[in-house]
Amino acid sequence: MSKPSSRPEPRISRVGRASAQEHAGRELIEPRELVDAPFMPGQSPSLGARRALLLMVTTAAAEGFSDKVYRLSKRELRQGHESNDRIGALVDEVISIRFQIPGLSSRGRAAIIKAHLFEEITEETDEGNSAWIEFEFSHRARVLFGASEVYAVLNRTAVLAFDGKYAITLYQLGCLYSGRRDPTIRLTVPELRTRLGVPEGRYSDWAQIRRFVLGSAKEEVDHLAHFQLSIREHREGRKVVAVTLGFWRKDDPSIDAAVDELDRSKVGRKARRTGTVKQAETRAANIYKELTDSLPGLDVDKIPEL
DNA sequence: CCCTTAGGAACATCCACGAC
DNA sequence: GTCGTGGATGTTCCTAAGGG
Repeated sequence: MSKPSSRPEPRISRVGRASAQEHAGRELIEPRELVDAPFMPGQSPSLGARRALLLMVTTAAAEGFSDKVYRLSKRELRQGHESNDRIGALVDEVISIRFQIPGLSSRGRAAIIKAHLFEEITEETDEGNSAWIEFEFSHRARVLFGASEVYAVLNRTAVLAFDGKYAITLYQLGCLYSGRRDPTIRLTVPELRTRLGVPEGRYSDWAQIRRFVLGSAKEEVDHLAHFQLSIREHREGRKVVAVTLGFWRKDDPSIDAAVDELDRSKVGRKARRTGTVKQAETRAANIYKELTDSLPGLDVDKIPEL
């Protein structure tokens, strides 16, 4: 890694521990194994819990997930909110997070490993700014994440800027995949649901997932991240059975625009985002008009969609 | 700590497409 | 044609999150 610049560097680091220390402060890091781990069935942590988890993981990653008690001040954890009134609920949520990964049993057979992320979380009852929470990762988490060689590097400001829990999770995936030669990942719809932590029974049909999960998350990610999200649907008949997500690195001016947006106030961000969308729609409408005006015989409906 | 509000979630309706 | 399935879109209600 060279000197820090105003623009984010490529998001992959192969030197986990050193990198964690180097990036401490402006960036958050997360071991690949955790980014890639699907949520357990029924688990769908809130936006606040997902952010808190990242802060906690970064803290431990800086020390290679060694066996010790880590701590964060409540002030850091509450993420700008001027009171500690929701820290208790946040801790409840975070400590219940579990993960599952493929692995081996003690006699070497293929197995699914399910484990708690945290051994223990201690919350000081003091309400002042100096109060902290202490946390220990579970043995399984330490062994797995401590051995990780690939870390996703996330922009701390971006993580704190996202408004949607699915956006933040897609951003994590994107930070891991966007630096790869093939920055795409194909997931069946059920896989997509567990990856993003969509609760079972919610968003029963694809239209709802696209609208409330992918659609709104894509808007946010495209606006704030250093990569652009593409979504390709795969159908069997009319039914959408799988999607290919692509995390394409933006060109430099677009990355600068995203970084600039992170520097601006959160207030009005959505308006700026939808404003951009409106401009794009106007442009698309103009192109459409030019096309149909200049080629009167053209049947636009016969042109396949890109 | 409390108030406000954006947006999440549920529900309803309509539309498109394919099988028959 | 009609029937069933799946997708698109609009409406309403409520809650979580942000801000004073």
